[in-house]
Amino acid sequence: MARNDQKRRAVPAPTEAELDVLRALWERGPSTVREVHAAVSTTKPVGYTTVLKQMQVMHRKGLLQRSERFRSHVYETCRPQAQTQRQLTHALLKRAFGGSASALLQSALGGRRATAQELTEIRRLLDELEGESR
Amino acid sequence: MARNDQKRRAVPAPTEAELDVLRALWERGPSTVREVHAAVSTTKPVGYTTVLKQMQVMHRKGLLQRSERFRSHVYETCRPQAQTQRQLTHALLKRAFGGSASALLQSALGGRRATAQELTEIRRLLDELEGESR
DNA sequence: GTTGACCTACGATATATGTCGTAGTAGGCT
DNA sequence: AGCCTACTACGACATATATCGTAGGTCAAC
Repeated sequence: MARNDQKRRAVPAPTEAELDVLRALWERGPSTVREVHAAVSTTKPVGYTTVLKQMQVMHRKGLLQRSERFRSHVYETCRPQAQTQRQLTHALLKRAFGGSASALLQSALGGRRATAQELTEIRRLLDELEGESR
Repeated sequence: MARNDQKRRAVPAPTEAELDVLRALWERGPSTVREVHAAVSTTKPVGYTTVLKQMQVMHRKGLLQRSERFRSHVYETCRPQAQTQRQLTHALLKRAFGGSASALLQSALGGRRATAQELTEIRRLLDELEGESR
């Protein structure tokens, strides 16, 4: 009852293993099960049919769409990467940080060597945000 | 197999419902089940024994510790709030953003009206980080 | 036209999560 | 002493997740 307050389709947030699949698709673009399996396999040992089943479930849930261009199905994400990322981030923001973005950032950067380049990048982002909202 | 690469205790990351309990404990400090149940109930309708069971499971997992000061047990978090938040944030960072903190921030702020106050707060944070790392 | 390679579909299983109902226990009040 | 109340413990159950094994279909090559 916590999520699913999306506007229309009520697409559920992806689970851990589903995120691995999504990451592969984000990087590669539309791909077959075999390709995704190859990508995911580099991270963790997992059977082909496991990934297949996962992607079928994701298709049923509305996380993936597919077409049969060749013999095998070609899968593709339904929602843009940024949207899914926002969904996950906002869930975390709300549930673990009481909505405080600065607390989240602190957590993201704390205890970790953030590159100077990344900090610069973040500053640029802030400038943009301030610029457009005033 | 994805998490639990902590150093010693291998404390699992809290789940959704467990986070609700943790939030209550973070806010209130050590509390009884009844108190936590009252706090969580304001958010979602849930039975008393449900929360009790959840907290017992969390105790078994090592997420909570407890004492019997009065008739009822008094529960308390095992790890500091910031540490749990970092655990969750880093998991998300790694799984959904390929480790890019700026992408995470963008996601956290994007599509949302960030208050000017919050932006200022974030800048202050950046100043601190840059100051100490150079 | 049979064989083999490659795919998908289906079903099974183990574990985790979320949710309660019920039973048992211990303290305090009368 | 006996009862009431407030807690905890235990067990049950539904659902979701993660993981495969096996069955069945199709295309191409022999």
